[in-house]
Amino acid sequence: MLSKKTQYAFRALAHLAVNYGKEPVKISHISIKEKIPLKFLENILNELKKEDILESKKGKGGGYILKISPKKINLAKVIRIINGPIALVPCASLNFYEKCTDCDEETCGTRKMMIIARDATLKVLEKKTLHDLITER
Amino acid sequence: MLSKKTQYAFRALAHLAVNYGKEPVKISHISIKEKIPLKFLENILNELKKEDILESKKGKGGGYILKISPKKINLAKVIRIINGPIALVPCASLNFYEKCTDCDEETCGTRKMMIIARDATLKVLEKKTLHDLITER
DNA sequence: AAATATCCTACTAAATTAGTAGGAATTAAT
DNA sequence: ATTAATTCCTACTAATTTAGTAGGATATTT
Repeated sequence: MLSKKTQYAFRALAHLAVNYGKEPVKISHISIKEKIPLKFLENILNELKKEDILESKKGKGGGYILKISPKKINLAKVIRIINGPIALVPCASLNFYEKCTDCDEETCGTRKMMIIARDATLKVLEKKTLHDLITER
Repeated sequence: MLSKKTQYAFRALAHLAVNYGKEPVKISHISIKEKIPLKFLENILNELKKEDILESKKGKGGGYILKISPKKINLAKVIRIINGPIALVPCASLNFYEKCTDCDEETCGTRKMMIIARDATLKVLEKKTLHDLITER
């Protein structure tokens, strides 16, 4: 399951995707409209900025905007930034790989199955973008 | 990510799958061979028994056995029993559905994407079985 | 200089996960 | 019948992660 934080991130990003190409949107505005705790949202947007999903502007008239087109930001990327691995076990993860203790990876059936499952999930999450999130609603 | 508990469950079930059709296997034996804390493993196997994956026998010569063939126990079923939902958000779950607060499901793009992702994952996890877990290793 | 906004560090509270303890119930062998 | 072996049950504790808060520093515009 995705954390609430990740679900907040999707809501905030969908909001920003709708406003893509327009004026920056203030955190406080997103917080109210999307019902996300203000200070928590600050952290989320800041993390997304550090990973080059968002741009920000301080001072009056400031706020956040998407750095690139909603069509170019896929859901897997967002999940990895805010939530962590897509794979169901660490030893099957591409971006957060960790070696298992007590298991030989070359011959581990569980790992093989989890890699197949991960690839199926990824195929969807890497294809779908913020644009899909807003056009489908 | 799957909890450690779920990963222990897979290890224990793989062990029992290898011994399918033979004598019952004691918890203590699985605990040692698979390096799973004994009392924790007790809980896990008991839960699997309650969900009709396993059968048990008490007293001398007792232990656990798979109730049905390893080929008929798919990975999605095990995950749902020990870990919970397969879907990434509650409103996209088949077996653990929960309505979102603050979102209209009919028009929610996120939900639609998460249902597509869930189906892709499920297609793998419902097809792969304990038998695949042990023949692949 | 004042007002407005993001940025940063650190803390607290709540929830979940992981694991333990101790004995009750059942079965098999003697 | 008694003992030994095993699962079963209830409840507790510890560790980790998630969720959210506090307060001020920094940058920008007017």
